[in-house]
Amino acid sequence: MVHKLSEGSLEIIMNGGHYDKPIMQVLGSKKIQGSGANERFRLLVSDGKHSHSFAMLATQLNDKLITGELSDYSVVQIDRFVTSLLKNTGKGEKRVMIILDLTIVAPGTQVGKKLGNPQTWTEDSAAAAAAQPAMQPVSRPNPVTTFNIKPTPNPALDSSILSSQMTHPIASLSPYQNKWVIKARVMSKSPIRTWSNAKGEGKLFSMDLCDESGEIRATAFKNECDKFYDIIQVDKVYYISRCQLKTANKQFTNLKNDYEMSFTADTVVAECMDEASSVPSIKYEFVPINEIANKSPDTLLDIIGVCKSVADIQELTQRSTGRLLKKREITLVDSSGGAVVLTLWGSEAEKFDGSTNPVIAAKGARLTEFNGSKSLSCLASTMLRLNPDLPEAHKLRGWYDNGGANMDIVNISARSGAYGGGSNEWITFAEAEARQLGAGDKGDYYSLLGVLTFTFSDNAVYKACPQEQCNKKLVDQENGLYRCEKCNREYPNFKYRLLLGANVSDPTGDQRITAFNEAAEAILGKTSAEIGQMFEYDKAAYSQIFEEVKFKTFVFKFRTKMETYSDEARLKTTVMSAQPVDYKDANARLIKSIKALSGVEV
DNA sequence: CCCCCCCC
Repeated sequence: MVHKLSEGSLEIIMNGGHYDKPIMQVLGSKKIQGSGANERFRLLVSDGKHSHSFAMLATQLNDKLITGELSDYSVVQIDRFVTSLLKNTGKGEKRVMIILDLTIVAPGTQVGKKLGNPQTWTEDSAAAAAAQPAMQPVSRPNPVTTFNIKPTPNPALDSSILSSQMTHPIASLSPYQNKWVIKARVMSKSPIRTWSNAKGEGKLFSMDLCDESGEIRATAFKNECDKFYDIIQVDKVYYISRCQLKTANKQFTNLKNDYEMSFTADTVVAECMDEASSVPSIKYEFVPINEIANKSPDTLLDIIGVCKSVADIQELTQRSTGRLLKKREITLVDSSGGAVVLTLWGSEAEKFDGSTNPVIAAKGARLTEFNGSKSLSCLASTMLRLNPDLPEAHKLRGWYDNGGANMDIVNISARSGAYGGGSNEWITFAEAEARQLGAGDKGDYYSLLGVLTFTFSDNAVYKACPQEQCNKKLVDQENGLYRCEKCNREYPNFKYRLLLGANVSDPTGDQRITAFNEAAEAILGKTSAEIGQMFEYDKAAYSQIFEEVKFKTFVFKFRTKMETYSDEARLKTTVMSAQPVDYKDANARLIKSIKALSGVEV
């Protein structure tokens, strides 16, 4: 099969002209910056006559490269692109082409070779061509003259320039180039926040902007905060110019951009009244709910689902500041068969109404893991939309209202349910062994009704670092001070903590277990402080505690994981919680399992 | 120049 490239199209494009849907060949690709969600790739493309390596792939097309779909020698139709003039230090200016959309006409594996004999395109070759017009057969009007308008050295950025067509794609912004105008839609805007720290104080608000090439966060501080807060409105489109670009701290945003920008005293903003529809609204990369369990904790995810259930508001006290917090957990489902809990905070929690089972889209929700189950939590920066006008949302609505509501779902946020989806099912040690729980990398969680057959009272209580999050065992300096190796400092005080080793048996087997502070307190029925006092002043009472608890029955929740100690692999099983038996519940479980085993109604 | 984002 012969593939025809759009010979000469590159020259037109690189001179600032337009060429409709050129066919080009990809000759190579190179990662130029970032990693993960912030990767950006440069392509070496050829139109058969020229080749050049200043084509950038818009980030939403990265997958085509990463998956290998867009391999070298692929012939592609470039459906949409924009170009941007970059002012370089020293070497004048360079135009880059940003590919926004492409269709693979023939995969590289099929083409297998370079087509034609393309010469490297340079600004010089363009100049040479312009100097020798007689050598160039002019078969069509040269669009260069109409488009290749060089920005004036010092453009007065009045509204006429702001509203001109000469806008730059967000993807092309960098700290190395400061003459630009973007035309961007405001995806979200934060409330005004004040801060006060060692470096000073102030106020700010931030907004997330997007155009078809990409997205970027912008922040307005102090004067600019006051000046622009009311002007900037979510979902509107603005021309924005003269902001300061700097490297983004990816810890705090999941926008696909290596940079973020700050408004300055020179920043110009003008609302765009026309063509607003050509600027896309929020870009999502939705993760199907059943795939959330495979993602790492503390990452930011985009998710869409139908709100299947809503819990009551809960009030709690933030441990570090004593602040009163309000939260609400809502459960989202999608057609993947998964369910996940999304936690809303503050006023978002208070005003939330899930009574109509709305579709919820969240951009940048934080994945958290607690006791082995994963859930999502909204941050201040999370963009939450109810019943958004998105294809995915309409699809979900249709699915949910036509049977999806009754579909069997696996709730990945169920507590202690890492196996088989059963949330609080009790299993036996024999079953835990048969299922090879603990063999994986991540550890497994299960519940079991068991008897405490032995407790190790030696070293069960220790003097721990008084710091809130530390808990490291202190070294007694014998001078009234205690040293924490982790904090690398000495303290006059300490707190008692428990670390209880014990054996648990059930009718099918037994297991050596470890219970840390809170779980050990639940088992021993005393606080760590009380037990510490006994250890110090009343050894008999101390020993008695550990004797009394022997042969008590508990409902345990365990986490188990195979670990290797000096070449010997053995299960490390820790107690997540230990509760006294609720016999009504225990009987119901027993009856259920008798029915299941015998097939007989009891 | 912020960057806290909570709790079981």
